[in-house]
Amino acid sequence: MTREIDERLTSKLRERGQRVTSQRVVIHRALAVRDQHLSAEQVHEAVSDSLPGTSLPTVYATLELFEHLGLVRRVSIGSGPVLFDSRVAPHAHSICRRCGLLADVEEAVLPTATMRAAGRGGFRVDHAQVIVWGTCTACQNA
Amino acid sequence: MTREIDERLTSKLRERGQRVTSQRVVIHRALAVRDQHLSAEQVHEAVSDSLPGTSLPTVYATLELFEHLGLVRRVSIGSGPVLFDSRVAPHAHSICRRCGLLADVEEAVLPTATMRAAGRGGFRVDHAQVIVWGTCTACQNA
DNA sequence: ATGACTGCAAACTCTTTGCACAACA
DNA sequence: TGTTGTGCAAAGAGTTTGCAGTCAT
Repeated sequence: MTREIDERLTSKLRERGQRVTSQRVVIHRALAVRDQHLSAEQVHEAVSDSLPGTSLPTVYATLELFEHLGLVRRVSIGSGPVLFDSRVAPHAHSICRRCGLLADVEEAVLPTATMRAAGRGGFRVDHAQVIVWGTCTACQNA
Repeated sequence: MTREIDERLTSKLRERGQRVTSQRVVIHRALAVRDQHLSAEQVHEAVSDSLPGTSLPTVYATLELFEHLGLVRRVSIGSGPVLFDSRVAPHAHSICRRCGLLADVEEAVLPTATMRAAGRGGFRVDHAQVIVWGTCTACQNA
């Protein structure tokens, strides 16, 4: 249920002395339910059903906050809007150059060798992002 | 010298029946000489020394063309302008969350497991991009 | 000569900012 | 009640587009 989802957000916010507003709750639910890669605009639309009047700047501010709270990750695909991914566990993405389809790569593993190499250079790694570019199945048959 | 660099561009353009313009040559040289991660704006500045009057839209169009020719790769870091990398051989990048420093990760290897996993799903991979997020050495000491 | 390419200006998309009002704690 | 958070409007950054003129072939 949404009860557990709300709990998670509420406790994270309280920990940091930040307020639990209806906008934050609704945006968090929208992300959790969809479990997809959404642009700020798409989050805004999704949220407007349950809480009309929510503004786009608030969506942006909230998504940035959620990123700091570790609830979403930013995925930048180099053109068009940044996408927000509520699946925060490490996983890779594939992007089709033809149609732009972004998909999760299942059973993908972390680039540990690269992370170690960066660490050896004195860099403290907190996240690794892998994007695989190419052509999706549908576009190969077209 | 720049002779070989120009050769490479010229042949690639001729192959595809595209014209060899002074703008394209100069932009290609600027990228090759610097061998860094440059924004379109930075390329524009660099080029303005040797070929004043070159326009920003032309820089954008040329960088896009070069991407198709396999001469540069786009690196999107999620905020600020897209960067163009003339080092096209596979390598990973590290980005500092604090200062934004983007650096090459030397001795990095390809995420072959991920590429295979994507391939198993029917996706035809042509490039894998690895970005490691964290804190650079300088920012750790600050 | 002719069509690809360029420069200019303007438009466009995405995101952030400033400020007055609202509402959580 | 005191801030933190929100909505609105506007500005800002980065990139793309339309079109007239230029230049490589």
